[in-house]
Amino acid sequence: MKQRVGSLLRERFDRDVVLEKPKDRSFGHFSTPIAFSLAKELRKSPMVIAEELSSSFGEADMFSSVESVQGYINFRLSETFLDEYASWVLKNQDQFGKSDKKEKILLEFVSANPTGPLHIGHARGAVYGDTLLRLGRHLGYDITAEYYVNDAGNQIDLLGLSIQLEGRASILNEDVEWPESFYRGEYMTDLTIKAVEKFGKEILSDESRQKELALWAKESVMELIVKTLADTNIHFDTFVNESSLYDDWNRVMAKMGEGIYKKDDKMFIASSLKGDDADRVVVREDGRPTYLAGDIVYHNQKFERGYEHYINIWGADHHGYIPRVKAAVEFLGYDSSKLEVLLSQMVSLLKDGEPYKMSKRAGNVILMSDIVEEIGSDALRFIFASKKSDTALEFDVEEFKKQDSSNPIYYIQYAHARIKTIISKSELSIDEIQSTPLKGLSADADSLLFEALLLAEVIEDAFSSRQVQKLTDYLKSLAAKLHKFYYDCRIIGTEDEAKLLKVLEVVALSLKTGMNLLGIEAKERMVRDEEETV
RNA sequence: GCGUCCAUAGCUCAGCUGGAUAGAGCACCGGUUUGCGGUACCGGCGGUCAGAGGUUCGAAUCCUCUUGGGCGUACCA
Repeated sequence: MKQRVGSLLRERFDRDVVLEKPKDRSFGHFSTPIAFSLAKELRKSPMVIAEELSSSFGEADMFSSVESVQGYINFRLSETFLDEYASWVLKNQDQFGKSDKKEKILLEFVSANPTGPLHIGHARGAVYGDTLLRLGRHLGYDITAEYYVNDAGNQIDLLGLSIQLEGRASILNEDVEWPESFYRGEYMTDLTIKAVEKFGKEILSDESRQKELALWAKESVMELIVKTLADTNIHFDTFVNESSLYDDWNRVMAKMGEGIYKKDDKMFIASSLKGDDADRVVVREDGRPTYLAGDIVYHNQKFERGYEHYINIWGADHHGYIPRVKAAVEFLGYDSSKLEVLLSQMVSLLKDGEPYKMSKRAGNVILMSDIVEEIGSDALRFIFASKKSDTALEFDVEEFKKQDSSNPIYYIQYAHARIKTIISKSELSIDEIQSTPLKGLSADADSLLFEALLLAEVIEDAFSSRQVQKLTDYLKSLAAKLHKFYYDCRIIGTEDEAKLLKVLEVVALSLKTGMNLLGIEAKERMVRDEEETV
C-alpha cells in the first residue's frame, strides 16, 4: 500500500519521497513534507509549493483527495482502492503481508552451552530470533534456523566432573573437595541420578570415564533445551556440533593464510590487522583450542555452505567477539559484511525489589521452563518481543507472574475474540460480508480499516530494521482502535452491518496474522482462567 | 583507560530514513452508551526528551563534548 503510493510519487517527482503517517488521521492516510525540502532549490515558500503540487494531482484513482496544509501534502486513499485491497486480503488470507523476497539466510540463535537448562536471558534471544525467523519467512526469505552446540572444550570436561562430584557427595556420601567452579542446580541432581541408573555407581569414581559421562549428559541436557524451546513454539532446522568441526582443522587453518601465526608455541589470529584491539590466542601451548577456534571453523563451514546473508544472535556479553569473528571471516576470504551480529541485551531480574543475580554455575537461576510454566508461552513471547532487543531490560519476577489484564497479550487476544464473537452473532454469511463493497464508510471505520491494512508495511519494517517490537506496538495500537470503535459504534442490526463486519474481518485477520508471526495463538474466544474462588 | 549499548512521565517502555500539539501501559483520581463480552471505553494528574554546544526553515531523532549507568576489554564459555 505504502509502496504503491511511494512509487507513484517517486515517478511523479523523480526523487525519493518521505511518506509518513499524519499526526491526525483527519488529515488523510499519508502525508509528505516534501515541499519543505524543495523550498530552498525552488526559492518559493513551502506553502506555495505544496499547493501547486497537490492541485496537480487531479484525477488519480488511488486517491480521493490530495490537499496541502501548511506545507504538508496530505493524501487520502480512495474507497475503491481500500476496498479492493481489503477484498483481496480476505480472499487470500494466508497471503496477507507476504512479499517475494528470495534471499537465502542462515540465522543462528540461542546456541546456549549444553551444560545446563536455558535461563531467562536465553529466552530473550530465543524469542527474538524465532520472531525474526517467522517475519522473514513470511516475507519469502529462505531462512535456516540453526543452533550451534558448544560440545567441546572445558565446559564439557567440567560437566562430567560435576556429575561425578555431585554423585560422590550425595549418593556415595563422600566428603568431596569442590573446585572453584562447577555446575550445580536441580538439573544436576536429576542428571546424576539418571547417570547412576544407566551406568551404575562405579562411574562416579572412575576418572577415566569422565568423558563418556559428559557426552551422555550433554545429550540429555540438549533434550531438555529442545523441549523447553518447543514449549515456546521454537524449532530449529539444524544443529551443528562444535566437536564435529575439528576434522577440518588443518584445512581451515591453511585457508586462514597470513591471518594465523605461531608464537611462543601458541597459535594466534592476527585480528588486530582487521580492527580488533589485539591478536587472540586460538590454540594454547598444550594444543587445546580456545573458544574462538571453534567459531573460526564454524564460520568457515557456514560460508562454505553458501548463504547470501548470515545473522547471529548473541548475548550482549559476547559483543567483544564481533571483531574477532569478523576478522576470521575476512582471513578466510569471505565478505564479513554478509555476517550480521545482533545482540540480545541482558535481562536483569528483580524479585520483590531485590536484585536477582543470574549465574549458571551458582545454580541460582530463573529457568526459562519455569517462567513458561507459570505465565505461559504467549505472555513470555510477547513480553520479550515487545522490548527492543539491544536495550537492557529489567523487570520484577513477581510482576511478570501476574496474569491480569495489565498484560497486553490479553488485550489483543480479546480484541480478536470480540470480532469473532460478533461475526458469529450476525445473521449475515461470510460471503455476504466479504462481497459487500465498502462505500460511504464513516471516518472512524475508514481509519480502522486503513490501520488494519498497514500490517504488510509493519512486517516489512519490523524485519528489515530487526526491530520486532514494531509489530507488538502495532498490534497493541490496532487492538486499542478496535476496542474504541466497538464501544462507539453499534454494528449488528444497523444498515451498515455488512460493511462494518467486513472491516472487522480485516482487523481480525490482521491481528491473527500478527499474533501468529509472534508465535502466539489468536484465540477465538476468551475463557476466563479459573480463579481461586474465595 | 579503551570499546560498546544506553539515559524520554512516579514505574516499565515506545517514538530516532530529522517534520504538524512528545506517546502507550501501569500506578493515582474521576466518569461511561437505556446496544453487539465492562477482560472494554472516556477524562484528569504527570515531561527543562540526562546536561551543554553545533548542523538545519525545523532536532527526542544527526554531530561533538560533559555527566551518570550496563556489558565487554581472558590462553572462560
